[in-house]
Amino acid sequence: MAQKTGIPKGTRDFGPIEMERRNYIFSTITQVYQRYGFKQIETPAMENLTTLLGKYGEEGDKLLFKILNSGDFLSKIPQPSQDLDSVKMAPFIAEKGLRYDLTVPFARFVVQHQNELNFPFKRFQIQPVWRADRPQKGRYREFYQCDSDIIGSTSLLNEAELVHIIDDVFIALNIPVVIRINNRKILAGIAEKMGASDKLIELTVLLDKIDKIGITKVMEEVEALGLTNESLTLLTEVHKLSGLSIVEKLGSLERLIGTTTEGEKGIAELRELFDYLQEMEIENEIAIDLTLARGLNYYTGAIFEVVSKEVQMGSICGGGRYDDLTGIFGLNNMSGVGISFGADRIYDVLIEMDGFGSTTNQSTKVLLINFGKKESKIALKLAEILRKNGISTEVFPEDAKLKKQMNYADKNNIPYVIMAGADEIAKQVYQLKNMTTGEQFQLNQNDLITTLQ
RNA sequence: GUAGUUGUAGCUCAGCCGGUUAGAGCAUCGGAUUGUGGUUCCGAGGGUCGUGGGUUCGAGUCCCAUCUACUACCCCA
Repeated sequence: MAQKTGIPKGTRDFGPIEMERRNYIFSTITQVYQRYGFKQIETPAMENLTTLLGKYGEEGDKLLFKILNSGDFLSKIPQPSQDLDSVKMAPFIAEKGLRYDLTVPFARFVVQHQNELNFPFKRFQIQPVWRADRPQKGRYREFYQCDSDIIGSTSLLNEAELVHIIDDVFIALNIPVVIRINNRKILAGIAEKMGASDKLIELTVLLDKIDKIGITKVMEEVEALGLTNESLTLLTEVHKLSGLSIVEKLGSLERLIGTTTEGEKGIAELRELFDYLQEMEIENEIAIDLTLARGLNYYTGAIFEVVSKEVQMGSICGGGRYDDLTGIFGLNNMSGVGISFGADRIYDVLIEMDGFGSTTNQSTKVLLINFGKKESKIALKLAEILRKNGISTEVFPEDAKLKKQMNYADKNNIPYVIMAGADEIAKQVYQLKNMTTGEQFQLNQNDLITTLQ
């Protein structure tokens, strides 16, 4: 009985045309990274769960793919297993998981290889990550991230460089974007001003929600959190800033939270970053977005997010600074900052924009027709010579009908076909057919090579 | 985790109020054309109508469950 084919939810196969397009994205990003001196690394698809758990918040832990232990994994579950639910049982039956992003494995890598690395260390990494999320538009369970990070330097020049890289990549890909920037210290300053530093995450979510659910509902939630009326006032003040320019925003923030220790630092950092950016030629739009709370779990300073101006899609690039990610693994004072391009979403954006142009899917230049055992040996020899001359060549493997062989060349966009049957062999010539014009010439070997080159 | 939409040939989709043998285009294969593709003509193969139950004399069509894909929320690249 034939098995039904299929692949797991949220995963995809990539055919030749898709791969050509994906490789175009990967190589564009790689070229930019290399131009800035980043060095490539790879890490395993799976990590120990202890490395992964607790780094992405409660929600993140749920979205981790866990790998069942090998062997008799059930024997390790403690005997009085009455009150063990799935969550509690998980650590006993799974000790490995698929990586959720590339940043945490990178932090692990840095700690583990700290003596071999030369700091500040600039690395890039292009690999798939997995999330047990519910798939929808632009959301997959297996997708590629293209990360670059600079670790071992607190300089804001790094932030500026990453913004420039983002700009370079999207210029190269011809995708107009908005680069949104925020700073977690500003968010912390707001919370500090409210006397609710411990509720930072809730506050940022609320700030983001004002547009979505309205001020009155947010007010209720503010009360539910046990915050004062002044807090709500501050929140609405901050929300009102959304229409202002960068300079105006910074000025207003100064008045609102400039007196808080964290807020002051955050504003200073943003000012310095924009100071650097002014010296650079950034073509895409840059905006301060105070509702940006990306990855609050380990980000401590700058936060980045990039969205397409033309296509409705989630963020296609994100990142930020993390002061102490390596601290969890025992290495302190190792601040890093990084960004990550979402290759699959960029692919989807380019498809919607019709931004791939005409992908020719042309790799083979010439197909040698197979006329039978004896003739194919001559074709093999010719193929060898052509390939040595840098001409990508295929020999049709079957002694099939000409119609079929020509059809194969046509469908694969192979521009030339060479026929060498009994007649040509006797005359020591080759029949070269141009598949676009339909013209045919009898050529000797040297002329053949020069024509094809 | 919550909600809505969806599923018919390899692909894109028709299929009326439930009615007897489920169709088309594209793709594939063969022929017209024994050494000449992309056009044309002729023909063929290909289906457990997502899966499992139920209602009915009768279900691709109606009901329930389940799975998949899509969409929104949450969260995110």
